[in-house]
Amino acid sequence: MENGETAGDASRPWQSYHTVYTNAKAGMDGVDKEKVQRIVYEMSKGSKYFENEERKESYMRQKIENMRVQCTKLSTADISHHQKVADRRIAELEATRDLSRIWLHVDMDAFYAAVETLSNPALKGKPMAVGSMSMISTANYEARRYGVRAAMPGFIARKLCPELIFVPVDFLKYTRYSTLTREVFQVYDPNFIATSLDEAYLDITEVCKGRSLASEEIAEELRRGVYEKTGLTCSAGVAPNRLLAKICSDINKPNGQFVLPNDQMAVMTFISSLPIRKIGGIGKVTEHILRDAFGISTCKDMLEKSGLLCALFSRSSADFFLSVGLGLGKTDAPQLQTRKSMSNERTFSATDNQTFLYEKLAELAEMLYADLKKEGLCGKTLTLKLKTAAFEVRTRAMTLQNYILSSEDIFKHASKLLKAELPISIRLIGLRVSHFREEKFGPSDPAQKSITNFILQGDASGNNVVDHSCLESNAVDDFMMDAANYLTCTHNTSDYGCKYPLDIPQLLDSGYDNVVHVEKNNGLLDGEYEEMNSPDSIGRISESHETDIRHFAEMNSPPSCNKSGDNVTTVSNLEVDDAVTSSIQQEEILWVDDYKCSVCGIELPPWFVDERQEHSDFHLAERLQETAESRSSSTIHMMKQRLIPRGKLQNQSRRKKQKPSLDQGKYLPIDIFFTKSNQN
DNA sequence: GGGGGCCTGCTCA
DNA sequence: TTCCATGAGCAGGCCCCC
Repeated sequence: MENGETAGDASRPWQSYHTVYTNAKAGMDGVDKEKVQRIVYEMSKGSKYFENEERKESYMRQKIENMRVQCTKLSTADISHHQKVADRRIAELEATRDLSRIWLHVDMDAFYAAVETLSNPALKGKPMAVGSMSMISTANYEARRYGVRAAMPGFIARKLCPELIFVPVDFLKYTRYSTLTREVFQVYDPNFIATSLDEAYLDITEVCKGRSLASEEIAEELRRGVYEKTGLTCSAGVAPNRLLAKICSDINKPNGQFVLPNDQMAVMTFISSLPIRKIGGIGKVTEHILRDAFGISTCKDMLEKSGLLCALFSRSSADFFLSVGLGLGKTDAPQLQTRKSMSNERTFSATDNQTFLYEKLAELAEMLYADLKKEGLCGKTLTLKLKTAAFEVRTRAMTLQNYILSSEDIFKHASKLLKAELPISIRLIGLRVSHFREEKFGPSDPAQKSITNFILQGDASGNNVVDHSCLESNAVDDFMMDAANYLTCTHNTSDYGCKYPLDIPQLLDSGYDNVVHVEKNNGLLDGEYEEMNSPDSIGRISESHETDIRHFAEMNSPPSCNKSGDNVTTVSNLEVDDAVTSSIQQEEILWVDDYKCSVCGIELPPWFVDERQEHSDFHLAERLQETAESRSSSTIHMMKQRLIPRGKLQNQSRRKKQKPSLDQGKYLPIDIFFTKSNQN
């Protein structure tokens, strides 16, 4: 090992445990780093988290080793070639240097903690952290002297500083103060870029020119303005680009500022001795890789090892590293940032209780949908994130044919993704929606609805029209599934109304005359339930959607609806002969004790409505398959195909090979995320 | 066979 | 006993489709 710190010392194993103390924050200069590392190490040792961190560290070491091996494989000719490439690239990048703009980065000092101290002056001068025993959001400067910092678990912080005071997070309060600071920023740059509640970039070129003031004076005035308006201090950095301005704002923290002149020599001098970890975009892992594989620890080293960087990293990564070495950064006014995804995730005590997991999933689906609705967004890619009890993070995604426009849709698809992972013990579930539609939809856009809602509700005029645009490929399969579900549901009237547990009121408040309020099934009064499930009410659905389903049936053969006006549509309406139907009916699933499947014995509680439905479909498909095999009925075969959930078909044909799980100890990826793709 | 979409895993703030 | 939440981007690899 080139670096003793990385290698560690057998008698001081905490030296190689970098999890918490990865980068000194402002106000932590005098901290006894080794003592902090030892305490953190001892308190973490043996935990699942610790084991996972060790696994990650080991993976990182593997990557570093691979990079080293690749370095040694480079011939003299290779090195010479890549050095030429690097020199040319450096010249090209240098030509893009823009020293015409003046950027200011403003960063509030220990923002959350400072706001809390304003609210409660008794906290002044005492070590305090905003957060909880499980996690700290920020710590004031008194606490930082003990090594307490953001993203540190509270119980470790208390060990480091026993008199530490914990204050719970109050985002509303911080948002109010943030708004006040932004009113000040606005004066200097109406187009300032807020990167978080407590940080912003301002292009002060025009205001400096217009008022004939030096950037230093503007920075002082702005900081004074923020203090007068809020009573909070902030720090500022001024430089020719945003990358440098951000670094500068950290130099004289707290309540200070640093100005880097718009001069190439000044920039190069400033950047040359700067540790790479100070650069935004270079984190713990990149720092270790650059340092341990290439011996790069300062920005100057980036240029000195430019040939190696060009040889072993992709073009974009190498460009980034070389830009850093030159002190280049963004100087333009950025394009209007458009959100690309929206997500929600929750952590809880690790559990494999499936009821709990599905409940969590439903909550998340509701919350995420509410957020999407608030911003008028709808996307078609849904990603499920899971963190296992062993802290392994997995994501599973699916892109749908149609945009997601209801919480039930989110839940329905997320459930499929989750189901594929069960059984599993997890401590976090997250949901993300991405692939947004260009134009936003209104709070209640009836033009697009999920097919399930569509079947139940009809279109905005109260008519029931099959939207042909929604009936392509996969969507058709979805429709077939839902139609089949619908038919089997009505076949068993006691199940009807339980199919869509999460149908939400706003979708039903759009003036549809023929809507049956199935969403109430969870909190339904007995009388209401009976009325809802009465043949009359089912008849209303059957009649009102008869046209759609018949229309659909004409396009797709089975299934079709009974046109006779019978109140209860049965499976016999499918184009399957009576013998098959009766066979299926005989196999109808009973939930023993309202819990256990009578066919296979699997246990599914009554509130797993979709799961139960899918389970019934599975047995139905199974039966149909058996029948089809014995009778060689092409119609039945088609039905059988249709009744296999689309996700399963897709999984078979398209699913990527699964990497062995980390748990199994077989996970040994060798590629680094930004290395060249053609390396061997 | 190659382009490009899709998905996962990972990184960073 | 206890180790976050959220957003964004990218690389790599698989696979569909032209």
